Amino acid sequence: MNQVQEIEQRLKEEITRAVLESGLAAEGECPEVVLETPKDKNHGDYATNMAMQLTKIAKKPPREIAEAIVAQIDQESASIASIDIAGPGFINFFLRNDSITEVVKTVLENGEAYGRSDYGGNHPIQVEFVSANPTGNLHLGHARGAAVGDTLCNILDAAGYEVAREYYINDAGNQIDNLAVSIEARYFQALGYEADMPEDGYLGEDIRGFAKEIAETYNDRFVNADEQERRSFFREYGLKRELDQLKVDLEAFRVSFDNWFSETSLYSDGKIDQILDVLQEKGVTYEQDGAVWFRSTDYGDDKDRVLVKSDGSYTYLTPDISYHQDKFRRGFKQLVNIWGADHHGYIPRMKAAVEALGYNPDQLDVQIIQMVNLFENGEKVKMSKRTGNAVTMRDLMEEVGIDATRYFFAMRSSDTHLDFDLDLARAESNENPVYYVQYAHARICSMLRQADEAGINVDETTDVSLLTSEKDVDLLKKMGMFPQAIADAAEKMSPHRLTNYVYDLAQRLHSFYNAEKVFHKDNQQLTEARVALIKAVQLTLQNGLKMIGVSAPERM
RNA sequence: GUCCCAGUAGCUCAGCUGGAUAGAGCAACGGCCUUCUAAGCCGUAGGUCGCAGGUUCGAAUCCUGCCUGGGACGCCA
Repeated sequence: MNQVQEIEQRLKEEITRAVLESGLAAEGECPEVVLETPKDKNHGDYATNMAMQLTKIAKKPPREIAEAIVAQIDQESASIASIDIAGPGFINFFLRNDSITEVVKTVLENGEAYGRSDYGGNHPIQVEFVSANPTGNLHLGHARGAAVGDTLCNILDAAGYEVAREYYINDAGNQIDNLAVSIEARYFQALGYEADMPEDGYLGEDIRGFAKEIAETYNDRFVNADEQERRSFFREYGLKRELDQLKVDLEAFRVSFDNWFSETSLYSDGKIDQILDVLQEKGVTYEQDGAVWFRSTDYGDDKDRVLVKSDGSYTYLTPDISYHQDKFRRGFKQLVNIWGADHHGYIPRMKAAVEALGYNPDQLDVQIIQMVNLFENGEKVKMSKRTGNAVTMRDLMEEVGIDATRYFFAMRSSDTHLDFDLDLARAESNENPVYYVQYAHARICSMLRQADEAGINVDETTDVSLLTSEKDVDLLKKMGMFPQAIADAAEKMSPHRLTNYVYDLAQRLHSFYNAEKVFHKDNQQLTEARVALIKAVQLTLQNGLKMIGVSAPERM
């Protein structure tokens, strides 16, 4: 438990005790204490609505109840400086300054670990994200999914979960056959033969490139080869090259996975037949029209779903059910899937499958990533200027840089459509929120270098009792919330809360910078306290930016 | 037709397990560099929180209905 949580805990206990002591409510009647941090500073560091909640039980007006509670509060034991009653019956608490400055020590003590907590209790959680078909470049939606997924994983990790990142490789369905046939057509074309691309073949440059490589390396060796043998080669070749490319791109985007899980392995390990047996034994399947169906409507789905088509092949759902069974069998109690918006209709059937397998559907959490629209000069951009094809993740990285791309994708709630403003992301100016946060960090580093040159050393034992100005306190309070902000972001699966936090902290730093001096020639004690303060802020910003996948530059 | 997401300042969005006067950024307007990085700060202006009911001490937040925009509704993946 961190500093802030301890204070809140003590305060809550104290309020509960005061309520019981004053006889306003009996044990068990007393509602749980709701502590909020008021927006308005005049309303204290914390406020509770306890008096209003008790009106019905105590049968007295809220302000009268509030007075009775306050009379019983032991200010000393709860680090309280003063208490007000305000508005309809809010009780406002003002903390003692020493309990606020304490956070500097905590941050300096914890360093890179500041922000981490045991909120997640070390529970194993698996996050599957991106999982784009290995048939071409990653596009905008994938990039958003990658940024959100990776940041979420970092947040969950910091919040005390044991996180595993996984990429599900769809290397078994029609789309891979299609990949093989597309390469085949390009291969023939590369050798000067007439060949039509399949109807929904992949038209990307990458495919053309692979075909050319094959043509150069193997010449016409596959022209007269057995079709099956030829396609099997192209298939494997294409798959390997596509996967390599995905890994390179994602790595460049600062995203890595603990496990790349192959759909094909489910077939070869016999896990798909196994899952069909399991579902059959549970009596949730039936045959109709020559197909095998999953009675998902029993579990709240709109309609039943086909598992085995009448031609004997599986639908996409079947291996996916098997895959999720496998995840649970590997020991994960909680699964998170990050899917594109076009898959949202798929959620009920997947949850139904999870439930049919005997798990709680709440153990599967599906986060939907909404569409991304690019804007430039106020107009929607669809095509890459360079290639004329749809804009890829690589285009974005080259165009606006990794820091800005990661930040922009992480900064919005993922379930809303995102308008990505290229001009803004590219701007090296105050308009750009990424630079704003990074600048705060660089500014601090500049001052820390000066402190270093002046021989000013600070650590967790530095006396920080002089940090009493309004701007000092604003920074201190915000910094103290960092572990809780991360835990909240983890609980709500909302990475954008972290970008908001970091932005807000940067804002307070800039405001502090313009209002207060760090270095005071005639006041060594204050100088040291301020250096300790900005050092703590620097660490907090650095930790936050790292989780978002954005660099924390020391100079700008 | 059914379901999901969204509708908050001119624009892009926070806030949504109910709380005090609804917040930021951009754009607009006005100030601040002989002083630790002006990629910064301070201030002004800007709102029937899509509409209508309901729940209650209190609703942007919860419930119902409707309107608008996007998406999903395959023996595709």
